Amino acid sequence: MPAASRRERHRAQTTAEIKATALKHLVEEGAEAVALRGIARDMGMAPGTFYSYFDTREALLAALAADAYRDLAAHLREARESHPRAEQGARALAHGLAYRAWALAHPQEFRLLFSGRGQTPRADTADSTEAEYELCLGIVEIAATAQVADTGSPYTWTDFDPAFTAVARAAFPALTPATLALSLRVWGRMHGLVTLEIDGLLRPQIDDPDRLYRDELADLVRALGLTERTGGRP
Amino acid sequence: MPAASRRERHRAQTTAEIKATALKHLVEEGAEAVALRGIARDMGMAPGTFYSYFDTREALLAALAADAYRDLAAHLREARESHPRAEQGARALAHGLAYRAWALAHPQEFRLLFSGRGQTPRADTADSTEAEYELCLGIVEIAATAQVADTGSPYTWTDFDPAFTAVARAAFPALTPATLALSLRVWGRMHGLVTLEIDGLLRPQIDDPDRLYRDELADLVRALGLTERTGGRP
DNA sequence: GGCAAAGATTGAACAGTGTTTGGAAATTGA
DNA sequence: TCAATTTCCAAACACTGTTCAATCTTTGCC
Repeated sequence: MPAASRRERHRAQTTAEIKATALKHLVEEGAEAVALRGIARDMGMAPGTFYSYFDTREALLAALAADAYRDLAAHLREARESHPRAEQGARALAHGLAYRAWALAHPQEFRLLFSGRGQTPRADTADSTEAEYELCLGIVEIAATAQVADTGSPYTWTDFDPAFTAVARAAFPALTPATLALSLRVWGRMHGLVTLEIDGLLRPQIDDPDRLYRDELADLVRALGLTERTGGRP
Repeated sequence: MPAASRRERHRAQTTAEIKATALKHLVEEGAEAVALRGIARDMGMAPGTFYSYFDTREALLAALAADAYRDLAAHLREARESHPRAEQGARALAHGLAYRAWALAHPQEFRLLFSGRGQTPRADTADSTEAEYELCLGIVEIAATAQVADTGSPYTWTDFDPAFTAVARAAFPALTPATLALSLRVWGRMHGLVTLEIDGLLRPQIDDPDRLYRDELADLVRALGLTERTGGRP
């Protein structure tokens, strides 16, 4: 492969700088404060120059969201893999705790990913969906090892998005539609308390959401039939 | 009480008209499309006139949010009370289903209530917190009648907001800190899947979130020890 | 090296936005 | 009727995202 030309390198560098200053504004003042002109001002460039690098402000936010998605997925995978594959309860617990920990450490990015993204039908960047899939696959792994009786409704592969099921079945050959549905429910259960807390609806009423979330996670792991032997009982 | 003066009536009417057109813009195009000047244009008034009725745009959105909160709380209460007090499983199920149904019927209002409201420390209007309390109390009622062994962590009244616990204990004298914590967990469990769906993160992967949510609710009711006898088994 | 083509950058402009302000008009209580 | 309070308008200010023609800079090629 030929080395990138001078212009391409400069372009990549400027793109990175735009994303970096935009990210700074994002984490400090929220998504609404990510202003084109503010970024241009910080970088000492004319406002119009921005459009040589991103089609629109929304595209920049989508790029930031894709990065955040990747970062979150990496953190969750890291948390799971900090326990051996045999101890699935501990892996599930670590995943759940890492989900909240990342959200608390990056509240604005968490909001960018999960709040208000629904009205615009979400820019389907290739690597955006890729990161989204990896995040889902993490929960699929948890659900796949769960020991639960089939829960009520029967599911078929046709109930799910073909592209997603293809990726999921490739990663977990023994997967069934029921456990795929279960994985989405597990995600929802982890997401609920975390998003309530991030959106400020838990804190006013309870002082320590940490214990609340830990209780919920413990109940979840128990309900999934995953004995959590985090301690040293042999 | 003296009848409202002519001016007061006119003021109330104009305030209502502002809120009405703002609500129209909200449900049709989302919260970001609620523009002062657009409202003024629709009503045929100068932009500055708006500030005789609301201090700021944010105050208008807060008022809209308070109304939405009241509407949601009313719907949930109505759903619960459609079943006799003895059948707590059915009441819990109805509450959960109504939560999602309202969100699907009013997605923009749901987003206004629960998304992005966290960064600004929320305008604490008196009736806003009142409606918020009523919503919480509905879940407290569910948790209060649950038949579950105490879940792990011990809780004290000091773990919660005094104002909130006062209202909750007034409504349910036999309440314990543990069940108050449980009620927040129940809320989180209902909220998770619903907010994921509203934010468009469920739909791309599963076709019918309805069944998924029903399964989750059934599992929740079962876990709470509330036998759901919705059918006609005598 | 010189040169046309492509790309990056500029600064001004356009159409929006929320908000402030001074003064005119209207409504009020006395 | 009169003064005081409140509503309303029009214009302005300081922003925002986006577009556009005109420059300056780099690139590939002869």
